[in-house]
Amino acid sequence: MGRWEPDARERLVRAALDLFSEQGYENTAVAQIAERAGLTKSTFFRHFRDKREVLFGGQDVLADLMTGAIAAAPADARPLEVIEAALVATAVTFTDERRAHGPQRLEVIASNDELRERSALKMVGFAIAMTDALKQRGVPELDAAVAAELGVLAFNRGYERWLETGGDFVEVARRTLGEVREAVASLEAAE
Amino acid sequence: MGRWEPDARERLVRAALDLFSEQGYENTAVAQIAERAGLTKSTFFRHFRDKREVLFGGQDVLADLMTGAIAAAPADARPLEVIEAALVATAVTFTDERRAHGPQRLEVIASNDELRERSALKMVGFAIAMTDALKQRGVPELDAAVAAELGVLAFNRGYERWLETGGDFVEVARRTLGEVREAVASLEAAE
DNA sequence: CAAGTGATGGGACTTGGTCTCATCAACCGT
DNA sequence: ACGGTTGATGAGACCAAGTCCCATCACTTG
Repeated sequence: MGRWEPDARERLVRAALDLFSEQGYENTAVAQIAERAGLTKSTFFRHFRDKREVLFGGQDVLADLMTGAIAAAPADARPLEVIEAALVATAVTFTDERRAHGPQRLEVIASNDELRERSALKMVGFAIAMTDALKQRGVPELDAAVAAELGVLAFNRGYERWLETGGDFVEVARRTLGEVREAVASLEAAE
Repeated sequence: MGRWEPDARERLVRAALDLFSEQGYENTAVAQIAERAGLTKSTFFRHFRDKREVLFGGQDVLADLMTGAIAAAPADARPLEVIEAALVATAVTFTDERRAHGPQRLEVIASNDELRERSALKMVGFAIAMTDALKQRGVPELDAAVAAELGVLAFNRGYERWLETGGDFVEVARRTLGEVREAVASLEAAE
């Protein structure tokens, strides 16, 4: 096995995902992941900040897509319409290939506290990114924070639903955010 | 220094907080914290699950207070009124002593990713706890999730404000949640 | 063909975290 | 007063995560 096999990063992700599924996250050593990928521990840490991150690659791209869409939204769009644009903008990353590993990945994350921790931080990162991007548009601080938080909620639920049902993520995200908005309205509706 | 000095746990917290402030979280070894507290590494890990947890003790109590208050709220209370009761119920833990270390603690947490990660997970824990407690009351799943998320947002902002201004946490929490509700309303208001 | 570049291998090292066993103070019943 | 029990601690071995530094090798470029 030569040194220059391509796609080292993807091989590491696959090996990690499979090993985590087979024997659990804690029972899998980084050296073992690297070995299955035909690499070494050193190389693993060159590609990923830490053991957790192998399951969260590409999330920075998502935040960039969100903030980009928020900045690019029409000037007269209301906050939750801007949020919708942000969610829609992430759709390009929701490929069939991603959907294939999705459930396995979610299951692994759910099974371990360290991973749920990292996941939670990623979501907070999304919320902060969207809040800042909304503030940039002149949306009041608290309004921005509330809208961003609702957006993250819709994003998560939309993602799970998309994994279950498939189809176009744009549709799923729009529908999910719509339901969140309805829920918000029902909270403040009279008895 | 005898074995039975009291308050081992509190001494560890203090030592950790001070050392983290003095030299940073990453540059402080658990052994060093234990040493300053007149204890050993073994004892540290007997009191705290891991190095991070020394800054998050007592958060389980908060979740219990929240869920208890939600379960005990009047049957005809609307979701966000129930959430208000949950936040108010946590006020008993917001003592002067807690307020004294608060800013130092927040600063340390903000300075390190591992700690922000743990903090994020705690907040998710609150959200899940409140969501479940609301569902228990018959609140629809999504409504419960939205209300809980808004509750966590208000809780965080209220906590920060309470650290700045002091006073009764009950007042601060009520006011902050009220502002969040106004922000929600303004999001759906016509242009 | 020689020099350079970039990804990899390898191994030493620190530290978080687990585990096991010994120790010792306080308590309790007789 | 005495011996046994309990519970918190100390001590040290041990494993894995993560860092660092340097050697190595494939591929590229002049």
